[in-house]
Amino acid sequence: MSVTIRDVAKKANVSLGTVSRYLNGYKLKEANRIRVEQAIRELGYRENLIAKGLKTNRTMTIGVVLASLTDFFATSIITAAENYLAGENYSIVVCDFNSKQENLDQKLRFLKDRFVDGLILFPGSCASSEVLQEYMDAGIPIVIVNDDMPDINTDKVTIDNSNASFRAVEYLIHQNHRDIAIINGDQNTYTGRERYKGYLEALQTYNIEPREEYITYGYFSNRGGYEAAKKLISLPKPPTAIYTTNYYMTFGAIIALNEAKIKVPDDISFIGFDHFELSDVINPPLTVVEQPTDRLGQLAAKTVLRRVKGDYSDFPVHLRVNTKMILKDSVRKLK
Amino acid sequence: MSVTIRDVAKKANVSLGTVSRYLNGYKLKEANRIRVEQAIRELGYRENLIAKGLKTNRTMTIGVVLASLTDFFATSIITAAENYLAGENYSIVVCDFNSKQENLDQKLRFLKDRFVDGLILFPGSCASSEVLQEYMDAGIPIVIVNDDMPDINTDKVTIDNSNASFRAVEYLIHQNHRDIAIINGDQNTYTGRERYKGYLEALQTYNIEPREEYITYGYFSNRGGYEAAKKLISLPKPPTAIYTTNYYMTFGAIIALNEAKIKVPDDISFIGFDHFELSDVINPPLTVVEQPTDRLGQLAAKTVLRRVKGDYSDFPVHLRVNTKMILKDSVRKLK
DNA sequence: CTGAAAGCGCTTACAG
DNA sequence: CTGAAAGCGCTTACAG
Repeated sequence: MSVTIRDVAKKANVSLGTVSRYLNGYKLKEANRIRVEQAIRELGYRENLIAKGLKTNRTMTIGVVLASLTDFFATSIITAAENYLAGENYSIVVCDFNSKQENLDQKLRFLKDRFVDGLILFPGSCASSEVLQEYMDAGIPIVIVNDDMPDINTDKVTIDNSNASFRAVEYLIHQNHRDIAIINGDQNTYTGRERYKGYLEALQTYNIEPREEYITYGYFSNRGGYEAAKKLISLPKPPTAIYTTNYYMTFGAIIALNEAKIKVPDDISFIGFDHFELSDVINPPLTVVEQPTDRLGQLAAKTVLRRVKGDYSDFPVHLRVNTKMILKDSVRKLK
Repeated sequence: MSVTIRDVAKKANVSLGTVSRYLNGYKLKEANRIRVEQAIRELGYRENLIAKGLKTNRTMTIGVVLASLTDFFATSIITAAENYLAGENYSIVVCDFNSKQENLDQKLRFLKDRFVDGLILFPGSCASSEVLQEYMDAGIPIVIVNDDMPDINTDKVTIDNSNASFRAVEYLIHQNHRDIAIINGDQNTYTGRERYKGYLEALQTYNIEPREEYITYGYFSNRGGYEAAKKLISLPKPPTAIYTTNYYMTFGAIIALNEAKIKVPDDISFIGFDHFELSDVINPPLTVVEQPTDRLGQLAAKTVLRRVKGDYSDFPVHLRVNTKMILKDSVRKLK
């Protein structure tokens, strides 16, 4: 329908192989180059990636698979990945598997049938899939974001989950808190377990006995964070500080505290997780652990592209990006 | 690399045209059909959509372009669209243009170069793009979600924006409220203007003079909603009810009320916009206008696919989906 | 209903 | 450095 390499060749008086070579960065004789460039310009030629893909087995496409497209954290990362990839002329094909294992398998196959050149996977609470092995066998690189999936030997990009918790709790300890509660995520997930682990390690390092009633579970949801915080503040001996381990639970917990008219940090100190617009709207602004979503997204994209291009030098690599604590006013120093 | 139609043909002892026809739903002689089916099964043949696309000019791909991938409302809709499309064997290629006009143009061109079969566009506050005309000229259908874009003659899917506001405000009026404030979105956007319009119309219909100080702007953001609510409650004569016009402003406003220890609905009544998990966590649960994101997503997907398949019978159509009010406990009936 | 053949828009050894 | 040609995996008139 539109203008092809053949039209360009004719106009430039060269063979279509020559045009193709020009397009792929080979050197042409000066005179030819000029004529080809001119023909391309005059005809408004645009490459047909589909046709190219048929020969090269490249679709210039990266699959992105995640549990839920409405997850703020994941979409923040995907935004950064998409931008990086678009700059490299790769597009992303996105599939949401609604946190269901059978959907995950199906969507992975769906993408494989579309010949994605690589895969960025947010497994969430889902286990590995046999389809992933098919990817590996087919030489399609996979980068897993924020999960471990021990049974699949591939690249991973995560934050320093356990260390992030360690440092947040340590900070509270340095402010002389001893009664520190945690609102945990789902322990079926890697991040849930790791963030809990860092909490325990910090307490242990400072010789603080963990108290069972301070260890609560909000399952990474708003409602869960809300319920957990309510439970904590109604304890006979409530904690002096609460540490929440993701965005959604942070806001659920804050709403619970607000409702109960518990003042932060006067009555209770608070460290949240993830730094987004709302963190600064809340009064007082929250001290939080910030995840570098931009870097995570870029790293995931860069890594998958390196593999696509055949660079397996450091395979498999686990890239662990440090979180940053943003100190605001939600933690009080105890005497 | 993998098994092709040719392998199947050889195994089934038919020509590859026959296999192709079988794959495309043509009738074969019984005996041939059986042998082809068996060969496909035994070889584990899978269609090569790329090769197919080269001939048919179909990529089985729908472009999705939006201002921000972290927008909860948009991603809720996209989730529904993606699921519907995947069921029809279409995948979505997603581009985020970060609310910047120049990025919009670029991403639209990017997708066009990838031969998307159709486009679902969330323009946000961005104006039309000349690239859209190129889509139209190329016969690539466009469905615009929640915007009008008067200068581009294509299908649109929106909610009943102004009517949604009308009914929310009417409800407050029926509860004997007269001093009703609105926290408006960005008036550069279609939804912002429409939702404001419905507010004014409701007041007018019930002969209530709008009061300038009750008309505030939160620009669709958390922080904006927070600031606007703070302003409203510090008015010499605060409103008896507040109506917010999107999700983010709703939560910003609630946080402001909580902080100021203003009780909902005792001190002030409240109607929010969008029904998501947090709406029920908040105490009291909020009365809200719920947008049918699932239906919007499905409708957008169905409409674009109908066009892709050549059904332009009702073109251009503006599908307006009704919102539903969810009555909870955040509105008090005045005497 | 089916086979043989041309062709979709490219890439890439091969030979010069 | 370049042309001619084969081929990537399909579809689809054409003729039978």
